[in-house]
Amino acid sequence: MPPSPNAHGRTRIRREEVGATRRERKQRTREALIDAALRLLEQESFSSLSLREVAREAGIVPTGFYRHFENMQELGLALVDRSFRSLREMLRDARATADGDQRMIRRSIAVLVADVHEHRTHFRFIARERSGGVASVRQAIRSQIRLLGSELATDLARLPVLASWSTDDLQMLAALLVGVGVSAADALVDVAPGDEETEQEIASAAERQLRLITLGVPAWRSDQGGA
Amino acid sequence: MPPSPNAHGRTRIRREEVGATRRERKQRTREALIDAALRLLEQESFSSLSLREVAREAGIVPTGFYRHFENMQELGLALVDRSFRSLREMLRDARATADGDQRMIRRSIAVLVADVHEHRTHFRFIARERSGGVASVRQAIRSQIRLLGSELATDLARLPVLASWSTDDLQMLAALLVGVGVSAADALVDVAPGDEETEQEIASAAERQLRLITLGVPAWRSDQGGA
DNA sequence: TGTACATCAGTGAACGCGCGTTCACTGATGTAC
DNA sequence: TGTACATCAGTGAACGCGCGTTCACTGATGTAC
Repeated sequence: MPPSPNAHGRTRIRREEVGATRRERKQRTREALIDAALRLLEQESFSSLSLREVAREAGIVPTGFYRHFENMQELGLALVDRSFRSLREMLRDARATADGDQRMIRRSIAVLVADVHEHRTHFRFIARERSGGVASVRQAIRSQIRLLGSELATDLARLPVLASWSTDDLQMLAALLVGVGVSAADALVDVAPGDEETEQEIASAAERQLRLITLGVPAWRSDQGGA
Repeated sequence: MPPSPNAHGRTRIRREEVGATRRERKQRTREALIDAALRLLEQESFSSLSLREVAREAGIVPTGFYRHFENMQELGLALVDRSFRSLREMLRDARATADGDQRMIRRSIAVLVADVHEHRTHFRFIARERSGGVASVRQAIRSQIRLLGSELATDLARLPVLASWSTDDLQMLAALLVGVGVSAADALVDVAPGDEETEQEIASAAERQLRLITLGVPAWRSDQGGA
């Protein structure tokens, strides 16, 4: 009889886990739960996702869930973390290594499109739950998006053409640009996988929108108002 | 003994309903279900809302629900209809009676802010479910928003400054403008009731964003690309 | 190195609960005459 | 107008189901000596 599986299937050890430390195994199960949740979230929303579903999809028993998260809400916050981790860095890099407005725009959109492509489940989750029904998850996502806006505003402040802009106006501009990105990601998430034509159209529309906005920048006067 | 309530409380008739026709009463119960759902949707998302909750909140027994909707999804589509009904008309009117870009912008934002104020529950529902977990509801909302964009594009086509724009570019512009409105509504829905300062800030930021975009319009060249 | 004990990730039975849906019903309203 | 019957909005009991959570447990891994 092989060493690990016992007669009642208790405390089973998956084949690939033999030899790993207890700590490593726990970490992998935690990631299995996160991945299971992301997979299930392609079909339903977080607030209708059950602890038992996630455990089942991850291959553990419902009560095992509690070894990793206190409740579903805590898992939700872990999903937000995981989903934003790579994007923020990539976007900052894209802006840092580009010079000139146009380059920055093209690079940022390219990074976004590529990241949606590679981490579609992350973006679907963010898109769905950004306005979703679980308050703490919604707030965590919005706080991350606000952070994207602040980082962008900081970088924008260094561009000569924006040197004279007030902080308030810079944040308004950053929010507008981030909004275009969010809308584009929203749309991309629903494109049928493999439909590269539609994907290209969305990317192109977003690029043109950003370009149109940059055309307005030189003409901007903060105090120019009404009629 | 009064005529309507019987010993077992069966087929009760609410006091205000005495004298109404059967058809009128049914219509009112249907509206009670819709209003009950909108009330409950301030606290949770549609996909986690149960038929029994809605019936309870509307003051009928769960099985009574089926006299009005086949299932929750059908109620969801009724909610989308109800929520968009007034806004589309008001926005079209606002644009028709305004002349000049700036007026149109101020009017449209004013209409949006006022409508969010008056029909907060509608907008909360739309904001939450636009990317929510119930596919048919999500699609219905997006189709309504796309319709807003098309109507706007049609009106924009009449402006002299946009006379030479391609259909594609007009739709890109309309989508951008609608996107700003959607973002603003998203933000407004979460403002604490009575916090008029924050509300004003959001309205002002949206106005400035729209103004910045219009500043880019005269400089736009469809074919102007890359670096 | 070997041994004895502690730790703890994962198990499985059990619980009470709210769910969607079925069914046969009631009695006020509507309609045909 | 009155009468006899049809309609149907709303009732309430009952069903099987998946849920979150509790509990005592097992046995592989970790650790102290």
